Amino acid sequence: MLELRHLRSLAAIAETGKLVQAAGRVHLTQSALSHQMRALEAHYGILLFQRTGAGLRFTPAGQRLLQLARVTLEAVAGAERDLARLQGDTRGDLRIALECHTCFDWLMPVMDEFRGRWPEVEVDLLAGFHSDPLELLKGGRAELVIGSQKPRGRDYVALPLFRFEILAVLPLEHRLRGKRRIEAADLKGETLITYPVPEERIDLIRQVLKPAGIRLARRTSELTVAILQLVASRRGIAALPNWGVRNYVDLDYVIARRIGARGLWSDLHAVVPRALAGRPYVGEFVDIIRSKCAAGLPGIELL
Amino acid sequence: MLELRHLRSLAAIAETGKLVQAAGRVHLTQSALSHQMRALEAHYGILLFQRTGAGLRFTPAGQRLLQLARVTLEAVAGAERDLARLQGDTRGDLRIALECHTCFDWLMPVMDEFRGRWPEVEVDLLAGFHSDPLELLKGGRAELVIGSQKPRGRDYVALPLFRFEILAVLPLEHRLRGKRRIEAADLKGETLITYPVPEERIDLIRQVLKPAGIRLARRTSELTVAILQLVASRRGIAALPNWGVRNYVDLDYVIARRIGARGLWSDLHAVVPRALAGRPYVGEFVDIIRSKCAAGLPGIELL
DNA sequence: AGAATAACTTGAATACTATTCATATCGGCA
DNA sequence: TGCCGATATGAATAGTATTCAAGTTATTCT
Repeated sequence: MLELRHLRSLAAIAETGKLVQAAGRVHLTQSALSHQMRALEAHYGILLFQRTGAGLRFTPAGQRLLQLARVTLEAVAGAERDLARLQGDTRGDLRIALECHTCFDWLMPVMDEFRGRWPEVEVDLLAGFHSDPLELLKGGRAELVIGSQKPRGRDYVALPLFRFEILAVLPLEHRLRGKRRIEAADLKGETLITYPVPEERIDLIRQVLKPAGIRLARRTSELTVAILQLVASRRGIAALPNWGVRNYVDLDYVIARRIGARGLWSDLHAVVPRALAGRPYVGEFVDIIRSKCAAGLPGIELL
Repeated sequence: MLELRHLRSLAAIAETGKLVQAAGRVHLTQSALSHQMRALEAHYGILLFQRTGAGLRFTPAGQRLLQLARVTLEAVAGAERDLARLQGDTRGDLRIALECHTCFDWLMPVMDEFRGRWPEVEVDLLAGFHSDPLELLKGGRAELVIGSQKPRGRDYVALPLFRFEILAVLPLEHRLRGKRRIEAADLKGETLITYPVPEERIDLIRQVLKPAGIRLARRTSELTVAILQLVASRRGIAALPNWGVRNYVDLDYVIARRIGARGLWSDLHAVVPRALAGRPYVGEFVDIIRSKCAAGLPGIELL
């Protein structure tokens, strides 16, 4: 008999297109999902998917069940929010500080969605950048910090968001354009254009250049577009998240290359005071980030 | 984690108000439901019911989940209908014959609901009454017969509907008005007003009078109101289903009394050709009868 | 063409947890 | 006080969802 579990799986399969990835999202193995979907198909006596070499494609019947899954899971989520409200006071503030400049790109739609679901929560984005955003938490000036730093003590918890790849951004006719991978040594003599943050907060420097004993000239800018402009006009190179440069690469404005053999990756977390971590709206804020980013940002990997 | 099973239970509890009865509807024990609901309450950390000596009353949180249950289960049913349509042709005819005259009272709303859900199925009610409605099935002139007769062979299946009580209906000042129970012997000398059907199809005669060796004068009428009119004007007595007389009793038009110590009960079935029993719309027609009657007819018992 | 990769499928073993059974408890009523 | 009609509870059970370990199939790379 149909259960919500089936609908949750269905929705995950629709998002990822693949059983392996969907399995991760619903905390099951790929095999479990395969069994589950086959059982559904047997139950209704109808095929829900076309199995291709590259994942599953929904049949019309599958799409109909998927539609059910969407409306149903949304209804369930709505009811659970209401239960949380009935269960206790859910009002509160959520002042957000960003450690990574590029996160602006996806944060606005997340906040919009969140405000719709939790109108009684005051969400705010702290203006400006801060050398150590975790300090804002301790000082009680923010409730949530998005970044790759993990908090030290037991007073704060880091809720995992996603992992993204940082790419080297080069002007179109750059001497390194022929290489598929950029190594630290390749960059000798270049000027590095970054956001205005300390060296130790720049992954390329901390994880790649410093270990190789290479120091580059630096130039800073607050805005992602400005950095890209500087790169395009040959004032230097940059290292930016995959999703932040994709559009400009597609427009042939700059080129992007993987850094090192495996690529340079960074993990993003949402850090909140332990006392707030249990609040239902905090969990849901994180959920919204994860689902919106998984759907909208290419080449990321949910943690 | 919330599952549809919980919502199904919730809906059943709402309909019956009691765990024991709800348990029957979802094919579980009372204990299972108790555990299930306690688990839900623990999961959400909120009470869903006020437990009273006479069943469960929904708290606001319970009502919110119940509302979720209603919309969700309806959405699921809708999706499953669509799957049935995708799975195969669901068109067909459903010509209905009634063995019991009083069933008219509840059949119309059932048919309306059914037409809304299965517009591609042609439902019709066979006009007139038939001495042996099961013959209509065999002759291919009907697809579904509602009555208390069970079919003999393997070619037809009887889908259980509900059990109802047949009450003795007497005029207001009748000599038996003082008795709480009417026994066969009490009726000696009365005139029995019935629908125009053979003796062996009248439960009061077959199950009560005949075994006691009592024969009464008979008078017949096609319409329930007409029978009640005759009773009220002292032309005789009748035996009619609980729900058919309730209104008239409440209006002090006639009085109704239990027949025998345990009451006289009759079981209603929907009989269909075995070939049709698997059709999704047939099952749903039966479901609609059961749920609408359970909700609307007082004092019946689902089979 | 052959090997490697990246998917999904399958059947048996396992682990989990929902359900039952049997009994306790509660509240109202005579 | 005792009984009736309810629900609650704890331990045992049964049922079934999930995992594990191969097995298949299609596609891509060399």
